[in-house]
Amino acid sequence: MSTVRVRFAPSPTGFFHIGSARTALFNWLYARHTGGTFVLRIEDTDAARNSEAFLAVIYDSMKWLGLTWDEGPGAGGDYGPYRQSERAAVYREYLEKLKAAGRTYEKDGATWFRLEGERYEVYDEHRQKTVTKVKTAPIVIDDAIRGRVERIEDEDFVIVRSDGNPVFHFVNVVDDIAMEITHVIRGEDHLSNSSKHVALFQAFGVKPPQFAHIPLILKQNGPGKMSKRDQGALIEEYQTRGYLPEAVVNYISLLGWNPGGDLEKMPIDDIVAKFDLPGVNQSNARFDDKKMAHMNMLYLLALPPERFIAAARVYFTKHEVFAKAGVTSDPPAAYVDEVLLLSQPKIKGLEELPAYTSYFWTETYPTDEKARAKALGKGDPQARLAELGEWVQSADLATDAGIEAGLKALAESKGLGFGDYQAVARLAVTGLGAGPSITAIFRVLGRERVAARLGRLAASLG
RNA sequence: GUCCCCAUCGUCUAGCCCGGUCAGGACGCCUCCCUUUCACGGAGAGAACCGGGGUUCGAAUCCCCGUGGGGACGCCA
Repeated sequence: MSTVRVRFAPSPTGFFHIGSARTALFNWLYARHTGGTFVLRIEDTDAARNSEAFLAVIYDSMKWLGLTWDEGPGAGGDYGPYRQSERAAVYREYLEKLKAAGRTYEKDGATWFRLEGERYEVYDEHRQKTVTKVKTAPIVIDDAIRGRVERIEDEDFVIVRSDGNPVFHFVNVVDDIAMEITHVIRGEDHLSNSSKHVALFQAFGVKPPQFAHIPLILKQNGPGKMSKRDQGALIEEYQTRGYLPEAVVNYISLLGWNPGGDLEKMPIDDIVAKFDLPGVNQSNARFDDKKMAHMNMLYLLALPPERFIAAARVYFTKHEVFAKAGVTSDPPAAYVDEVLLLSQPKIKGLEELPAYTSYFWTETYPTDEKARAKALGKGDPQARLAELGEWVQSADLATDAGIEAGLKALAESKGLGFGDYQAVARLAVTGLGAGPSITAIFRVLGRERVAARLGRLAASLG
């Protein structure tokens, strides 16, 4: 029996972006769905462009997303080492096989892979030079998503650089053989590489793995595929912005794949259960940050209170929210928790939190001028402020229900409605036009601060 | 330029394989409802089968050609 072995093989030459994450995710999902093995292999054969910092980002982002690997750096496994820079011996061994089979030759100091067939010269317009081509039989790529793809591979290519380092095409195939990879799930941009790779598999006398070329993710604005330089492309960025990893995973799983029903938000176990290669689309998908944000909100809303608080606290620490609000020592934990809980059902993302809660931390919170104009623009705000100021001196602020009853009684006594007090009260105590229920704000802030703020606004109008 | 992949609302997509439903859902946008502001939620509107041929009683669905989009064409991966 052959159990599934898939690999994600990033190259640490740049940050980990949405496209990489989606490829990693699809491999991971397929491994989990089939009960197979997910291998992480680092393709660091380009010494000049690799960096340990990028490598750290890959590990960190994958862990954050929950894409744990069964074999690879830090996880061990029977097919290691899992960094190509440490596998020189393996490549030498396989290179000998190719040499013995007469499939290599030296040119310009490099080792080339020799295709079989009659050679001829032709002028290449794109490269603007004469190149040697080979009359070869078409190569068939058996693709789980696209079916049978036929391509002509008609030029020899370098497999070992003149500096002695083996090239991607070579090490990729060697390692897929050596690590007994059964399914190669990678982006469609590799489709034209796959004919080279199949030629190599054949030269080694090995049956190629099952390919699955997944559609690419296109950038949101403008033409072309998403690259690490595009806005919102980096996984790190979502981590920093306080996105929930499960939301990011759920959203990107929907890029190029769909679960079959109308349900889009689903726990990872359901995605694993439903995911399969034939269900992957053939056409490219455009990234949409609005839908991503919406998915994140759905997850945020559904979070148990203690998990929301934990996530928000991480965000606060990372962004030094209290320090930036001018608070010298952190407010009491219970108070912070209460404020966060008030905010959870109202915000769409954690990044809204600092602005949404600033007035809870300091007396120097900013004022939204539009909200100010609106709240002061109708009725008699000065009178309302005065009435509220008097009311708050003796009102029962213990519970939301009590405060609501008190405010309603006050309004009724003046022949007015709750709404006539709400806007001006909110402006006075928060500086904003939107936020949690005003009754909850009064309760959490407490009599002294509410009274002071009401008084301050009243004074500024006088 | 050559080769490869793809083509349903603005976007992600269901339907296509096994031709026959008002072409369904989601995001966004707009309207209304809920309401203490905002957000959530509820209801609704608007919005698509790229074009042309063919096959067929009948085509989003099968075939061909265009067009459009994407990718590849490195001693990068």
